[in-house]
Amino acid sequence: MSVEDLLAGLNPQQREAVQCTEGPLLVLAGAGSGKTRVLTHRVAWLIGACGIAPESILAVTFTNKAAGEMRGRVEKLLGPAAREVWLSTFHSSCARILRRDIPHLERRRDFAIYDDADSLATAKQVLKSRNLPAGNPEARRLRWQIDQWKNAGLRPEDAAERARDFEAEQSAELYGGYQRLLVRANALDFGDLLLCTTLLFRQHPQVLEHYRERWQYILVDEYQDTNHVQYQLVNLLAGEHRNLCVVGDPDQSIYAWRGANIRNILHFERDYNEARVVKLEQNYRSTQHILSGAGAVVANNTGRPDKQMVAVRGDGEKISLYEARDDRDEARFVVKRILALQREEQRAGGDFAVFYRTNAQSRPIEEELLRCNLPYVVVGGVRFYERAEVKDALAYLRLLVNRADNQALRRIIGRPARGIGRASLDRAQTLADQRGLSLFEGLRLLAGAGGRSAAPIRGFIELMESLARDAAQGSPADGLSLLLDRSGYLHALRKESTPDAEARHENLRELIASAEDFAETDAGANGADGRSAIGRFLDQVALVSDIDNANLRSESVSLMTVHSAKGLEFPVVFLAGLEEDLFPHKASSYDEDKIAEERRLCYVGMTRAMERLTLTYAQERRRFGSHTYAVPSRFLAEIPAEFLAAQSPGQRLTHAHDRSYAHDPADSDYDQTPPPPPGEPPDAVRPGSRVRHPLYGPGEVLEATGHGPRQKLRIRFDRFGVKKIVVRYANLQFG
DNA sequence: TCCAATGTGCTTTTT
DNA sequence: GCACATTGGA
Repeated sequence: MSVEDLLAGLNPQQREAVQCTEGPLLVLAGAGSGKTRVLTHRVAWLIGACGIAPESILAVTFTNKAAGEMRGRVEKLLGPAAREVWLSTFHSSCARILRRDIPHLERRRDFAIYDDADSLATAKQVLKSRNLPAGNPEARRLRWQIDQWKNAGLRPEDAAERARDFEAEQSAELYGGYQRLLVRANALDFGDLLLCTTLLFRQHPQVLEHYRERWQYILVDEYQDTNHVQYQLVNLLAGEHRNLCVVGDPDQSIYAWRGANIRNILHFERDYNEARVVKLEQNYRSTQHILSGAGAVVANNTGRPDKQMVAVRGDGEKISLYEARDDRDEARFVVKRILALQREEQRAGGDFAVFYRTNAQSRPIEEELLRCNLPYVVVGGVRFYERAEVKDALAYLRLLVNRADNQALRRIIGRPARGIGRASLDRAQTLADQRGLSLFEGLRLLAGAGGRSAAPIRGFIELMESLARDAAQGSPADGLSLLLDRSGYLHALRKESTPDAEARHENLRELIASAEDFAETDAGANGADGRSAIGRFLDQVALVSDIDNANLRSESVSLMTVHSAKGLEFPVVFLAGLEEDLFPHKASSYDEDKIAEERRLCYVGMTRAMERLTLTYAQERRRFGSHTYAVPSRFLAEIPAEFLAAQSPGQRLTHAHDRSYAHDPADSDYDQTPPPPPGEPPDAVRPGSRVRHPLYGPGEVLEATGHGPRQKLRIRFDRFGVKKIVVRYANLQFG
């Protein structure tokens, strides 16, 4: 492939982002602007045109899917040389670094990686050991706090130092206890992977130097979602040579609640004052109406760099809006629309996606899809690797490679039941605590002391030792089969002989199959770390649990939360449940920053749509079992009417009389043809005058500030209560 | 140690 | 309304 080919099909801004290889570069890549294209071509350009060695390039993404996609596309451009590029997620990069260099921090290389459930269980253990309430809420709160600290780059002693009140002091102390438990279990949680790597770099400059020399060019994707440790990590690595390219879109920052700091991208030019900035403002995905509608929503946020996204695909259809009577009516409408579009436009099921704010909303839509025999996939929800039986099998495997893995041991000791109960476990834990040993060693001591539980414990220890002899060095798939058999797990499952047990058995077979798949791609891959195949399999499972987005392109309609939709695109998108307290979510409604994030989330959802976008909301919705009345989301009012299609009577599912209790027929904008274009707004609207809003209907102006189109009004709507409205966006009718 | 009955509390969740 | 976790009894 020639050097010119590496630039083929790129627009001038994209070319600039690809060719500007030296020094810091910020690429502000709006939704659908070809961000992945730029990243992959940039990597290819560095290697193919600048002669940079592939192994000198580090490219980090947030998801394995993004990393895999990038790798595939770079390989397509360059061939096998692309394999030498270090291209992975933040977390797996850190895991790989630590597998090599964590001994500098006095820790062992063969650490286990704890998932959320393990961390939560550990948090409970700390609370219990301090005789504090150790229920779910308390443990989750502690977990969250520890996570925040880790994301901020703080160790327990740092947290303690900053504590200003008793509660913070106590939490910091608990953080320390939690950390000691992790060390004793020879385990790292997700946050540790990042935090330990930054500590490693700070405390051991020669290690940092090694990686700095190795990675002369660094690329970071989704920079708007980086948290503080990730920010530190990137700066440590790139601070010297400053060949750092970050790509992102401040308007798509939707993970602040998990510690992401939008200021990392907003302040990039301050951090690297010689930085070049390239804005990608051509959108190749959506039509202009969709783009402008979404842009108008997010424009209500303050403190964002302005950008003007332009669609290369033309205006397209306007955004549709549907007011449903309740959540079931909403589901019926969505499914009916899908069926109609399949018929009229010969669309495949895979062209459609339904997004919602919360997972609970999928249910009525699923029911309706089921009723109409439309195949669908729910993305997210209960993940494969989180199924109890899959976690059980993996816990056996974990205990096999790391005897100190206390959470794994606690999980499987009673599965199947083998006569070792709470009492024995508590005694073993006490013995272990006294001597600073692992729970496994505690059990060994307890068995040695005789007593009723000695025999079953000995049996369990022998089981683990026999498995260690016969399975630990083999393939992960063989190991799984053997341990499921010898532990009696399969036997117990078969004995149940319920459909549910059969399903669990099936999941275990699937797990073994995935272990076999792993072995095929694993051969020779990073084998230098001296770990067993099982150890590598467990890493992959812990860090790559984002399994099969494979079905997305099939015949099935996709259902997912707006968060999961990030990075995806679909020809036809439905965004459901646009109601106050749902989207924006109630928990966000008291905080402007949180509302701003909800707004960005809405922007992300809308900009996934390529050709058609439909927004729906319900007047009434079942929540937590009871009915609640809903008010349309403020985000709907933020979309200028010029981008919205009026509802045509033909699209109605419910009859007018079904809804008459809520709508005065005289002011129904939805059942009738579109209202005549509004007259020019008067120069200044006075309090007391009557207005009509396309969404909220008639109302009375209470208060007015400013002049002309920029004027802000406070209006009491006859049906929806008091709202603040900006005249320019509201498409009000006066008079 | 196990089971059933009762209680509770519910956003999002790249890794 | 439902999933779960904890509790109390056998």
